[in-house]
Amino acid sequence: LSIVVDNDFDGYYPAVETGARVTIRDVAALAGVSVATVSKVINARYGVAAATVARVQAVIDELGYEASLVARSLRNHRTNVIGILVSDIEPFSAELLKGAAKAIKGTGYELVIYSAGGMTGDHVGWERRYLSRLSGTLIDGAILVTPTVVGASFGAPVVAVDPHTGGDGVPTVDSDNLRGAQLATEHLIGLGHRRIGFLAGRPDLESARLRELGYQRALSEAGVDFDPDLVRIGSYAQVASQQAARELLARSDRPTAVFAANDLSAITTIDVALTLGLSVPADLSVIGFDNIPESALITPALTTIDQPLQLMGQRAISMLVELLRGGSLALTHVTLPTRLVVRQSCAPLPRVMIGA
Amino acid sequence: LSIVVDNDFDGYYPAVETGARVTIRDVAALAGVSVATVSKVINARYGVAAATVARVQAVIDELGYEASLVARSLRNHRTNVIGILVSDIEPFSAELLKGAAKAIKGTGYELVIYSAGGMTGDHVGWERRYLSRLSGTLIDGAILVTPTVVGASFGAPVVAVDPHTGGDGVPTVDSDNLRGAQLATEHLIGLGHRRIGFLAGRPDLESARLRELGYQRALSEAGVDFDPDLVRIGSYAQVASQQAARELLARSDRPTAVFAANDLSAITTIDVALTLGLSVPADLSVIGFDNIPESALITPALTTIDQPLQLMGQRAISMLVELLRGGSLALTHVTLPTRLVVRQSCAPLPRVMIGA
DNA sequence: GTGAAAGCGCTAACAG
DNA sequence: CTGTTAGCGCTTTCAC
Repeated sequence: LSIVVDNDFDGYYPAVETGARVTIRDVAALAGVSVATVSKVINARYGVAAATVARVQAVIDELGYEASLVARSLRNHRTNVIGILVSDIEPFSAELLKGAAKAIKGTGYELVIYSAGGMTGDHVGWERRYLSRLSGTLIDGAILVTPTVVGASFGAPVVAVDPHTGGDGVPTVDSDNLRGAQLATEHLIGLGHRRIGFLAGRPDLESARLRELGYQRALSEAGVDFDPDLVRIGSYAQVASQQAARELLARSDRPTAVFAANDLSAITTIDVALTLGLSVPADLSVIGFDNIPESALITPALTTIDQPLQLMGQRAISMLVELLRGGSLALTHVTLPTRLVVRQSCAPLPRVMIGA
Repeated sequence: LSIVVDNDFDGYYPAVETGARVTIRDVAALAGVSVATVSKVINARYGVAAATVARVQAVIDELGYEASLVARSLRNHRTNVIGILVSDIEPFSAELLKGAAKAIKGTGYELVIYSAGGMTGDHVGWERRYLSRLSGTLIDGAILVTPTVVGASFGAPVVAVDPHTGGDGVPTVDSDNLRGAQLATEHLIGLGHRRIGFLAGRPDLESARLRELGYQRALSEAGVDFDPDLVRIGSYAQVASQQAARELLARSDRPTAVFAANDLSAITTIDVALTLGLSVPADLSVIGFDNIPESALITPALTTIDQPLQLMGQRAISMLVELLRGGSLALTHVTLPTRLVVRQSCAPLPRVMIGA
């Protein structure tokens, strides 16, 4: 069985062919020593003869042996790996991951991302279950992305990003959702819009609550009456948003603008508008929230509120690393600023319609 | 740099966790049964009295117990988790991950992504080492993203995405790099360009080799002489590309267009061009390869070759799942089509310069 | 129906 | 210097 290997290798990879994993015992047997000795060699412990080290190392190289992370972490309590638990990998979490990966370099930690595969809808508290399965073994600490339940004690250092609740006692990273939502709504108001629909997020998320609050506050500060009929729940998700957007746009007195609580639902809203024969932004202005890369890819490019997602991932990592090093956090709740990103999906309300 | 902070915390965060992991023994003790019985309850084995099941289950719920994935996978050989091994999480791999996450739904498998944290530059064959550490335990099979060494036998089912070599014997997913590179080069030629620079990828990657070949082939088919002086190695990376782009653009007889082997180096090229006072696309046309979301975000938006990254991730998952189910693959090498995406970074060569 | 015991791959005492 | 032993958390015979 031939294996193509890079340059400086001129031998064969033997023994692995059957598919059996090479274990420390295989190495020990072939080197004619005990497993303990092999372990010492692997971990560079003192008290092994140079000749023995060389012989064992030769066998290790020959077999391409690498200690099982799992077995090792069952024994040791420390693994030097940080876990990031996400319910799914979509644009939002993917951006966080990019930032986290950037921040982890040079820390000596490695990254394991565990995705529940989107199968979290039915079970609240998925992050607790997954953390239970991993912590203590495999990971030294974890970052929880949009966890629904943030308990105080998880048995391992934990940092939450954009959690459900305010995050009682758990170090948290989020962005200024309230201000961002105000910015979005003010932008629409500034363009002359008065009938502004709101596609709300998942009611159980703190971020969703704050975005709705920001919407209402901006309305009231501008002296615009809040009309509960203009609010629908999109749950940050595509399917729910589709239905909600349809309800909002099908009515005769439809809003002239919609603030969608995240980019995904904003994009869906634009889709629905087009389906209904409405032109965006001529007939309907749409603004989102998140500024995921995809928001710039659609036509018209989405005007939205930027959340510094990569930075949030970076900050979460540095907080967790600090915790793992036994330090204490100067700040247990970091809120990063949001800002308006103007693109093409919002237009001024035509004068003839103002006050109509 | 204004960071909004909400510091309502006035104590220390405990560095050492008090809440130790709850193990199967804690459950057993509290329920007054043996660990074996608890195990049977967890795994829904027959031979446990209904009353006992209820009592144990109550304790499990109360304690929030969840079996350690690590301990379990050390015992069982099957874990129902698929691993994706990436050297780093950047736009390219992030897109693949999105596709993989999409495809994994409904398969019953969960996803673990292992990132080497970019610390792979020094060690060739990182994927072999990481696979060794994980396979057999923790994961049932793996997807290797741009592995440098693709051995025939890894001890676990493996699918490679965009590997170094053609991938001897290992099921592989990639895209049509040759055709894509031809499309890119032909596009520039069609715009009137003749002096077309090429910022090559990592020389050890098959994809890079094919893209260079496509570039040369398109040139030759159009009757344009190939000038080795117009080729620099960007290694798909930012730092290397910066240097290479500078060399290419600083010369007096600089190319009027550059085909960069991936979007990252194309974006870097545009940066360098701007630094040198060149306007893109007026003074220099730039085309990339990959179509990562970021390519549409820059100004000018990047004209590029689309690689269906998410789809590649999906296909890799479905191939691996098929393998894990004991099936055999209809195709062991899937090549997905590439296509030209025209945006703003390429312009026709001004007539006055043609033939200059 | 239930529990004692062995062992997955590994490391850390402790003997020899 | 090296090997023997115990045990991390869990599952699985196999007695009772």
